[in-house]
Amino acid sequence: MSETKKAGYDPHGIEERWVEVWEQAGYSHADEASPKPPYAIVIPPPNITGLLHLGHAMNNTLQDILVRWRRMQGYNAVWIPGTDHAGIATQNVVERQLLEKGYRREDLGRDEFVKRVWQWKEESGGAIVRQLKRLGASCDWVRESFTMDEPRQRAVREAFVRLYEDGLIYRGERLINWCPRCRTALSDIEVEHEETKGFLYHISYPLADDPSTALIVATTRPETMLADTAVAVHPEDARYNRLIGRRVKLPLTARTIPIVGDSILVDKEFGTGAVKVTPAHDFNDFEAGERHRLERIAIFDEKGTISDPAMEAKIDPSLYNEIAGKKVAEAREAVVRWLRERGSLVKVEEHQHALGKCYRCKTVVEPFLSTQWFVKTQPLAEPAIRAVEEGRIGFIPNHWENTYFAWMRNIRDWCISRQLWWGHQIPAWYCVNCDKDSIIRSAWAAPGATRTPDSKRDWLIISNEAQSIVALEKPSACPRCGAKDLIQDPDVLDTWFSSALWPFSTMGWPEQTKSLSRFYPTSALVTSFDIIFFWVARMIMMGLKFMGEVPFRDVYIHALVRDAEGQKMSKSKGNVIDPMEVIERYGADALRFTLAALAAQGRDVRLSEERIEGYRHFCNKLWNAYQFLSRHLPVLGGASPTLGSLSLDLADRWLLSRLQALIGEVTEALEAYRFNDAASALYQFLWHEYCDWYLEIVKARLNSDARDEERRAGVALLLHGLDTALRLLHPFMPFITEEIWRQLPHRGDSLMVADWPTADPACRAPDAEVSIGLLMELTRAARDLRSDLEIASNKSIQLILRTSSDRDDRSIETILPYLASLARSSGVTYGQHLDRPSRAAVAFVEGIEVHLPVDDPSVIVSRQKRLRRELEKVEQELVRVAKKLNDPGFRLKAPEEVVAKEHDGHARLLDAKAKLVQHLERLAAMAR
RNA sequence: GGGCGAAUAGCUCAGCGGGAGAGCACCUGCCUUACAAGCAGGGGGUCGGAGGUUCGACACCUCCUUCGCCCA
Repeated sequence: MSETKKAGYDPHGIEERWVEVWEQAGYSHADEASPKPPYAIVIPPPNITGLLHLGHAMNNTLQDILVRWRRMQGYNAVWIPGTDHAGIATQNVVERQLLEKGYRREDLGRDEFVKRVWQWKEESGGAIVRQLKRLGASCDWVRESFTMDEPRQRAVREAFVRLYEDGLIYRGERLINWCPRCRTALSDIEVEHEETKGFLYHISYPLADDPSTALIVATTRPETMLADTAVAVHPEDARYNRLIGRRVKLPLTARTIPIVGDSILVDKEFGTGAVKVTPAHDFNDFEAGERHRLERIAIFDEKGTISDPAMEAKIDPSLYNEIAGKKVAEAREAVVRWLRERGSLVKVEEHQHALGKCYRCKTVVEPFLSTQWFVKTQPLAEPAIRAVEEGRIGFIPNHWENTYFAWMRNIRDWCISRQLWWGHQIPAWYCVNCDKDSIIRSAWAAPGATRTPDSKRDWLIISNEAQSIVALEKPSACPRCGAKDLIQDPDVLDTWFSSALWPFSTMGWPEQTKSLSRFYPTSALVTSFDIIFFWVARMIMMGLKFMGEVPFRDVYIHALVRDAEGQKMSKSKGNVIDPMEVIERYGADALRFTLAALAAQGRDVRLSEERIEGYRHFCNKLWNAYQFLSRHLPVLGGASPTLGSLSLDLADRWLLSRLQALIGEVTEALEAYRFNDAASALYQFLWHEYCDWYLEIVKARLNSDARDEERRAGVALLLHGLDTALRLLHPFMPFITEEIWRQLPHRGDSLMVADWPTADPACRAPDAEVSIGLLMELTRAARDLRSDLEIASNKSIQLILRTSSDRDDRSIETILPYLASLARSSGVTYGQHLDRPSRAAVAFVEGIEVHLPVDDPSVIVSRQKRLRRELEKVEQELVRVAKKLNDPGFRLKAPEEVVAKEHDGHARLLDAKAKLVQHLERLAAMAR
């Protein structure tokens, strides 16, 4: 090793190398046969179309910290990795690729398209897994799963069939959320509501039998009036209730519609108090329609355009010609114009309302009437609520339980069918013979229709009346008529349906595997709050249903990562920090440590590059401490002595004592998922206690003419301290810790599988902590004087310590050599009866006067300002403490130790004050 | 409209009944042979506002203001 200056720690190459070494060694593989206690985490499977973003980096860093820590603690720790097939997202990606070549998926047909998606998955879907490895994720890669691989397909079919047989899955005609761009149904929670500026249109609906009187309805969606089938008023609204039962003429159409009284739908205060009712295009209206048995008229098709409504709606033919095939916005414009021209538009006012948008593509969703598959959620939700209520599952932080409960207690049935090609096709078949009337092939597409599997042009609609044959495999014949011509339901399942099974499907369910009996329920789930409904709640429901046991014990909810300005990172804003770039620039260790240090913040963390840079400096600091140690390792003569064989002095015992504290702090912090506390305890210890103080103390020993055994103890303790800290730090910064650890004398193959330190109470040394505490204060005082007097730090100083007790003297005796070295003093004298030097700057530490003699009296006088400020502070404190002690309530009611502490403090302050006053007087005399 | 959360040093945030803290930034002095990606020293906050509980409140309660999110 050369003595020339080094460039510092460079993670490049080192980190990549360890990724490979670890994977080849298989340290992260967990064997079911192991007798160790299990610790299991399943990864929130990232979307195969995605690349690693900082959210993933945060999520997986925290999981890796937990898994590495537990593995070192001796658990049979398994972290099961995998990816998600992400129905809509993946289909979109491949469709876009096809479009570039001028194809649509319909041109290929379903089978061919799905084949292409698989191809794409094989070629491009692995990127995120490689990125996870680069981050250092110590997953059990042998167990890697994919939500659509063969074992997971089996699990999905099994779950579907069992839920169906238990009456928890049904097919039915309902109003669902439809994304006209993705052309599929969505579940309620896949719709994001966004406050939007719009207008409230007041439209006049004349009474059918008395056109001179009209009802004014207020609506935000005037175009849907063509599909109105009633007008509702509040039954207790004196303005209108006499009209209930009569009919109005629907403008622009040939229809008349009834006036109904509905206290649920109508808010008397809102708008005009009269509401148009469009059951086929609005959720509230749909329910009102059920209550009043209203007709449902649909005027949009699957693309969200006005389609073929003329017959049903009986609208004005020339209006129909104008709007047929038009999107909602254009249709609205036309309808409003027509209304205005005919004097039916009374008023338009600005209005804020929530608009539902597709969470994948942000297109405005339309409520559509169609036949879909649903999970009946209430029976599943009840035990899932109890599991959390009874503490069998705990959320951390706890307040997320509220969010969970709020949703679960008002849960609605889950629409699980999607009109996509990429996904788990629903295991339900229809008999072409029995249900020929219900299976419609049509050139016209209604919402819910899917392209037929065998034709590229026609749409397949399987109406609500068709009898589904639900089975694990395609039945050979219709159980009713024996016909062999069966077609499978063309829909696929919501991707979240397969994710809901993830904690046990990844372990081989429905087979009764060893993995399941060993690792289920898993120990912890680490995720962010935005998928509590999508994923966490559904896993709990499915886990309880199929395994009879919760899927995990702890749910740790971490924050979302935002940019330094608090903005959500998005490509369009251009504020995305790419974690791979960060890793390239600062190293994965620095990124991981940063994320851990920020993890405890509220709902979002603001990530700035400066912070990451700061922790890269920390890596460098650690590296340099190692450089120092390695240079002096020869002192040990190639052996690593046991602690018991060394003669330890005060500082050595202090380090050991601090180490015990650190072990406790880090371990307890991790147990409580307080990643930031663990990280800052490590940072504080390594940088400040280990490097700033202990290493400097040992340096003094090495440079002096200390005995060999003192040197040996120092280096051995440096080694022991670093070894222990590296173990504790490894879960956070796996790469640099492994790199250093393997170069130090060590036992075992890898730090990854080394033992987690346990605190030894016998190593606590309160006396050493007090003494080294005094050493630190005296050192600081001396350095402060030096700095104040502008004495260059390479110039040696004299120190005179005037003590006030034998105890002081004894304390100082033990730390004297260290003080001399740390304060760069060529001579320290101490004692109770020393004369005060005639010219010196003075500081006060615990009743000890620290004198720094100087020649130039002017600099001494300049200390006055500083000391006066100190006196001021002491006096303020004194007032505060005295007030407290004079308060009878305090003396009576406060705990004894608190009162004693204040008394003690009061005495110290008085002493400090007296010394300061006395000294200021002397200074004043000197200045004269 | 209902709910959740946040407001603490210039910035980002910990703390959450008895001493206001960290990192970064800032100022001063140092290339002191592990480290200038560093060392040493220093300045800086009536803890959003108003009430209340308490011997004691940055912390607990109520209300208000501002901001963020979720649900309807």
